[in-house]
Amino acid sequence: MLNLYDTATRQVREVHLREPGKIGIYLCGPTVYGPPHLGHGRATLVYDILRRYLTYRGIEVRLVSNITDIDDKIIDRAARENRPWTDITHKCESVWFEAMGKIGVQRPTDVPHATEYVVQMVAMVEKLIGRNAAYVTDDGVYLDVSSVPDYGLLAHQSLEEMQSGGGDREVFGAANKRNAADFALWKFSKPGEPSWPSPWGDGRPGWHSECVVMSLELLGEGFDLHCGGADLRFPHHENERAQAVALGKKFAGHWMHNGFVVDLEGEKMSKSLGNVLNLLDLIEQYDPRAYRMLLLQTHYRSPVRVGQDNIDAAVKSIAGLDGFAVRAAELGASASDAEVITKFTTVMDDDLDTPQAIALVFDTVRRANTAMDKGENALAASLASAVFEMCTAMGLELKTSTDVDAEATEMAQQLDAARASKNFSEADRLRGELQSRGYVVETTKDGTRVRRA
RNA sequence: GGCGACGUGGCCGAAUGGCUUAGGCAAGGGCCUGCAAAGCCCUGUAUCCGGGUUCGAUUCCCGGCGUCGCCUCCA
Repeated sequence: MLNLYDTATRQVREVHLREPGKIGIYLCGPTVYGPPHLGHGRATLVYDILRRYLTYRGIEVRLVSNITDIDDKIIDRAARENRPWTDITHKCESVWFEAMGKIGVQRPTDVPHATEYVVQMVAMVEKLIGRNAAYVTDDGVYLDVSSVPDYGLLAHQSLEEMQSGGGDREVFGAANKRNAADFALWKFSKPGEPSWPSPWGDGRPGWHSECVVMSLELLGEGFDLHCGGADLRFPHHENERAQAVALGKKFAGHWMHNGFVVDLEGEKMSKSLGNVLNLLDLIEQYDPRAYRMLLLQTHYRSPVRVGQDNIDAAVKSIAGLDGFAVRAAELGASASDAEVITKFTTVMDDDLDTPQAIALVFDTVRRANTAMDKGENALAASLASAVFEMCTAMGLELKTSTDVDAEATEMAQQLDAARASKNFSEADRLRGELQSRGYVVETTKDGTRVRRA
């Protein structure tokens, strides 16, 4: 079964399923106030690969991924642009799912919105106050982190260590809080801001609360796996967990975090540094599969640099696979080579080792090509079938269709005829014409194969 | 100041106490081809520096240098 690195225990260990054959996964989704960037793309692609692989392995996956549609940044932008805040959230959400569709990320099983769970969040905050884990100040309600004994489990630092550090950082809202690490569960609204009623005053929920309420409600206590980018480890995930612990509830059984996207200088792409690259631009300029390929070639926990050179290499490697797919499609159906598939599941089960898996794909492609060259079609077919199976399991779709119009097909036939009659100047002319129309022309002894570049 | 990660061949990027030390992209040579393309075969200068443990370290330990992350909104 699947083994994954668990941030809480700092070791690769088996993902324990509450119910055999079923997994409940919670993935922290976007705050919808701007376009999706490369970091969002990485996270969604990594978990899309995980989801597809688990499904491939016969596990029923319920993937819950939220949309944070109420937040200070949304309110700020609405004020700045003088338009309704819901206008921004609706627009951004549709852009989000459109982009995800383009990079082949399947829609989550459930997409809960923070604004749909305000009543439940208020109820949770009431319970937390009742359990003496939260307190009201003049600007909101805060969780008292000192009431959570193992606070710092994900940060891997004790409360004291965290407080001793920080240098000259300014602690947000320090005047109102009992501990520097206390965080807002409920924020009182200022006039004109969106608000919901609560026993303590009108306001809006704090960011860390929605995921607790939604994950526990949709997936239940002690759900199997909680995912997100490494930047959410602390404070977001730590604080989600703190609330659940303070409520006396069992939270996620396993914590998975993906590494950062870094810029050309190796620095993390971050909104505050302003070095984020838009995911939409990448999709527009390159084969959308290129980003998935780049991520498959990098381990999910390692930082990944997205640059022109990287993406170009990925695009070319995909082109090679597409060429193989067209060639292999002529072989017909076959059962997949069992040895290859066993190797594949072994490396994937080991902390989702996609670099090994994709290397296996390329190795298998080479073996299949060799078999085809030798005319060993049965072997070639079973290897090719394994290639398709592995690619599908990782969400990498190969183009088996050649996308050739009737005219080009006819020109290919004329090309073959010209070659047969040794009219090579005419053959070269036809090939040049096809190439100038954007086709890849492969002349084989069995006839000319034409496909879209 | 506290905690942590990393430093691999032209580039990207895995893995590993020795055994043939991935894979992709790029480069050179060859086979195939009418010529190409595609495919296949072969090749090249790799494990930041200095100590230590060991029969043996790129891999483990210590020190150094360098890069990065978290401790604050962020996938």
